[in-house]
Formats: sequence, C-alpha cells, structure tokens
Amino acid sequence: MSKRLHPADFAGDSHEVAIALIGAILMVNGVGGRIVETEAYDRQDPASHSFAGPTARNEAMFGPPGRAYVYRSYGIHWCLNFVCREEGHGAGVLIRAIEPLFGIDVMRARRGLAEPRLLCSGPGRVGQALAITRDLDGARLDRAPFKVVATTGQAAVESGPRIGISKAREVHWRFGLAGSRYLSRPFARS
DNA sequence: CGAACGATTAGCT
DNA sequence: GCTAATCGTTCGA
Repeated sequence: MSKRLHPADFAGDSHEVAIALIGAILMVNGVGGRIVETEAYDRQDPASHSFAGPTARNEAMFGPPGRAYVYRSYGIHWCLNFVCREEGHGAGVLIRAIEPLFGIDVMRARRGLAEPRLLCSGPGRVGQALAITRDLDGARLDRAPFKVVATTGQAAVESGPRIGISKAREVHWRFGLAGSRYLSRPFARS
C-alpha cells in the first residue's frame, strides 16, 4: 500500500515532515528512490535561508506547502527542498540523500559514476542524479515530473546536528534512516 | 560597486 | 584531512 503525498501532507512543522519523509519514495520523471536523509529548516531558524525574510532566491519557501524550493549551492550544485507549513511561513525540508531504486542507469550516466552508493548520497548529488534545476523551483510535488509516495508505517529514524551550517548547530534537525548505507555521512553514536 | 561567503563535492596528501 | 572549483546572493561602503 502506498499513497501519493499532496499539499496537506506538508502542512506540519518542517522537523515533523522531515521525519515522516524518511522512507518515502521520491521520483523525478521516474528516476529516484527511497529518501534516507533529510534536514529541517524554519523561519525562526538562524541557519535557514528564510530567516531574514523573503528574497528573490527563497521566494518559493514562502509559497504554498507541497512545492519544491530549489537553490544553487556553492555556485555549483542544485539542492532540492520540500516547502512546509502554510503559505507565507518560510519552512522547508532539504532532501540530503536517496537510496537509488529507479532509473539507476540514468543516474549513473548523469553522475558519471558506476557506484550506486555514491549516486545520491548528498544534497548536491541528489540534484545531479535527478536532474534538478531552477526550472523546478516552485513546482508542485504532487504533479509531474515529481512523484512523492509515502510507504507503509514509520521508518526507524536517527537524528543529529545539521551539516555544513555555522549557526544553530545545537538544533538536531538532521534525520536519517537508521542503518542505511546511502547516508551522506553516518550519525554519531549517542 | 566590490567583496565575502556559503544547507557541497571531488580529488589529492 | 585539506582545499580548489565556481557563482549567485547578500551586505557594507
């Protein structure tokens, strides 16, 4: 049993949605797999792009929930987020890693790699493997080319500090599928 | 208008 | 472990 997620499924707090998304299936034009790592960001969060308010770049974060927020990272990578809460709030979930399941050969070609483990284990790698670009910024997640499907039951989730940020490191809003080999980095033992 | 800085990754020591 | 690559966004003068 599985059900396609729709905007109402993204109306909760970003850290709750980030946990619920672990184990869900994400596909872009049929290419993708199981979400194994996410991070949550919120308006009242110094590490979030939305912290200082709406700008041209983060406009999609302040749009309706259940849509994509795509941004350029380090001038090189495209990173994909799911917008949460309600329109105007500015919350989102960064998709950090996926377990490749569908269209693996396409992802190999896009990444120039054979190793399945390294295809989608990081936000920039996910962007490259799924061909994410600014064209998808603000696009609805319940329509083509996206397909986001929940799986039965709640996966076993571990958490820790978010990666690559300098502010609010005490907030443990990075989440991962326990024991997955496809995480961008392992979680520290508690 | 100039400059600093990333929600990163790959490659080399 | 360390750093270059690479460029849009943001902020200060």
